[in-house]
Amino acid sequence: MYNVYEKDKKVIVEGIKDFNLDHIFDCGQCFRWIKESDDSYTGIAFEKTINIAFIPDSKNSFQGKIILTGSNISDYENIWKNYFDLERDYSNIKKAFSEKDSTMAKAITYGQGIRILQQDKWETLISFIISQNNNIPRIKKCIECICTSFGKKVGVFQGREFYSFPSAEVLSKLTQEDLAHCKLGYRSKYILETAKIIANDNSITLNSMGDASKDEAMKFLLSLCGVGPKVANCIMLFSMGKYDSFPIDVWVKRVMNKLYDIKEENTSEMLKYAEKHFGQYGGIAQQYLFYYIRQCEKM
DNA sequence: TTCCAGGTGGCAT
DNA sequence: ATGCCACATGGA
Repeated sequence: MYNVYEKDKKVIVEGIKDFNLDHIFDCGQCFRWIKESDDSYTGIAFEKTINIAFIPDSKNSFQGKIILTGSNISDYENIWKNYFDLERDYSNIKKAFSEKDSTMAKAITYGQGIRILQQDKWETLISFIISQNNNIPRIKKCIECICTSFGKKVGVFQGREFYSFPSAEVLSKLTQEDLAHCKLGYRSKYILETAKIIANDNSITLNSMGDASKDEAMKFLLSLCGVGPKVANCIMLFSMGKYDSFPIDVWVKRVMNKLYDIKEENTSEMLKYAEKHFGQYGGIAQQYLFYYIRQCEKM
């Protein structure tokens, strides 16, 4: 499918389509990637630090090649190929949405290069517990504080140190005082309680949820402290490959009211709409909508 | 000063 | 099952 090769500690992947780093990293699904002055991004996932650059073709700015600096073929195959969801054909998904729904077609033009990342389940769980009633810049600060305080130093890139997200075992042994300087507010209690549950069975149940049905995963996630329907859907979408998950937050309420004239408080109607019109890829549709409304706010 | 942010837990109906 | 409200924190 792709032409992949390794050269000077870089992995180059040619033949990429439907890809844009700003769309991917700025659509609210992840919190730890940093944009460099050359428009590449540096980040850490699954305890590996890399820099990723995208070189578009001259014809189409969403097609081109990826350059992974600080990586190798084996990590590409085991981690990054899935992390960036490179095996999925987003052209077909976008085409199907656009043909059925001219409103969605417009939203898609803003976020054409979005890809749903497959992130670490545990990190995603805690990250989205932190996200509740919070804003994205502050969520990023909270997560970074947890990593630098309790994670392992994994790598250095251009003088910046990168720390891993600490395991459930590590967090489960902390107290609220240990976490106080991360300014998690009332969420620190939720995090410690959830960490104890997850660490208690060595993350076995959480990790098995990737293969479980959406209903089963939802039921387990809702049993955790600090996880409600919105957070559970984010975890299923951004770390478990359950693409029909449809997280509804204040922004999605806003955009669905604006574009589809559904009352902001009527989330059940929004879910119904998503299921009917976007089906198995509802979560991807949701990301186009989320990115679209937030871009509109900025303009 | 008040309002808001990728909401949820707890409690009262 | 549904409706309220408190909850920490910092930026606008």
